[in-house]
Amino acid sequence: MSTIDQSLILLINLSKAQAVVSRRFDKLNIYGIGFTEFIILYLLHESAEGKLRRIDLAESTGLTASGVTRLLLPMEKTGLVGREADKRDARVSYATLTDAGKQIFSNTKNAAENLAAEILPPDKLKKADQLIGLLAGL
Amino acid sequence: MSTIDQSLILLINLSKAQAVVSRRFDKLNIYGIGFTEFIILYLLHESAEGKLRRIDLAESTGLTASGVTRLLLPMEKTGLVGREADKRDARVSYATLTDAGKQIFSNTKNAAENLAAEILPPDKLKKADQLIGLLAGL
DNA sequence: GCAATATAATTGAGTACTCAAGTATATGTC
DNA sequence: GACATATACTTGAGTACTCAATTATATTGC
Repeated sequence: MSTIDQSLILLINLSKAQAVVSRRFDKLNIYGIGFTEFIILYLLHESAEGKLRRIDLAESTGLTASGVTRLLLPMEKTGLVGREADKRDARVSYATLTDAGKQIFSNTKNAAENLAAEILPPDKLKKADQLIGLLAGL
Repeated sequence: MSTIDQSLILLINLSKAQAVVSRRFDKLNIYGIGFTEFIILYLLHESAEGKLRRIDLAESTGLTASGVTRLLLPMEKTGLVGREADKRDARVSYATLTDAGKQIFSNTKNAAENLAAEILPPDKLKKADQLIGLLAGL
């Protein structure tokens, strides 16, 4: 018998789940990137022009602007991500997906999907579309 | 149209959601504790004898043993948590919930529940018992 | 045009954790 | 009992982030 609300229990479980998932995804390191880097590559890959403003990456990942800056620096150094100014807004700096970045994303994608399927077997997702919607809405 | 599996998308969303939640729960700081500390107090409060082995706390929170040690140290210093040896196993050190800890948990609980309800309105949880199960199983 | 306010990105410093190594103890097998 | 292996916890060092402050630029309202 629990003494706190379901919402809170769910968020507590969420916190623990994320820690577990994060550790499991450390395996991506063999491809030279971590989970967060993989997410960045995915987001850039999915974007309309293979580029996104840093502030958009921050929003999509839940990181702060500062966190994105720090995450992108080594990725720029290793050539996975480029940088592009915006013609109309001097404040903006785009992160762009390089060919090397596409390659790494490609190489890594299957491993990431396999990991995800281990953690969340697809049959368990039948009724979890709500979960996706719920989490995506946060 | 996404180019990766649903499982992976869900885990990416999970990661972002946790970051957002974590930041929202920073508000608990006015009670002198953070979200993780709150979780510890909750787990101890729910335990049969108001005490848990550190390794159990690590398992339940998703932290490492080392993380638990570091988290509990300031909590012991402020008196929220005590420490107790095990009569039969000299390796074990229990974390115990002190009266001060109970008080803080009590004081904080409503705030935490309100925050959780803001983030996850209870009506959105109708079919979410599965979600809880899914996350708890990780 | 100007000032107030908002936005985007970066940097310095701090925080909350993990990993790896180490110590002490328990367990299982011979 | 001896030894190999496993378990629980702690500590040193490193990692991945956040917050706060700053700079530059854009937007809004007068």
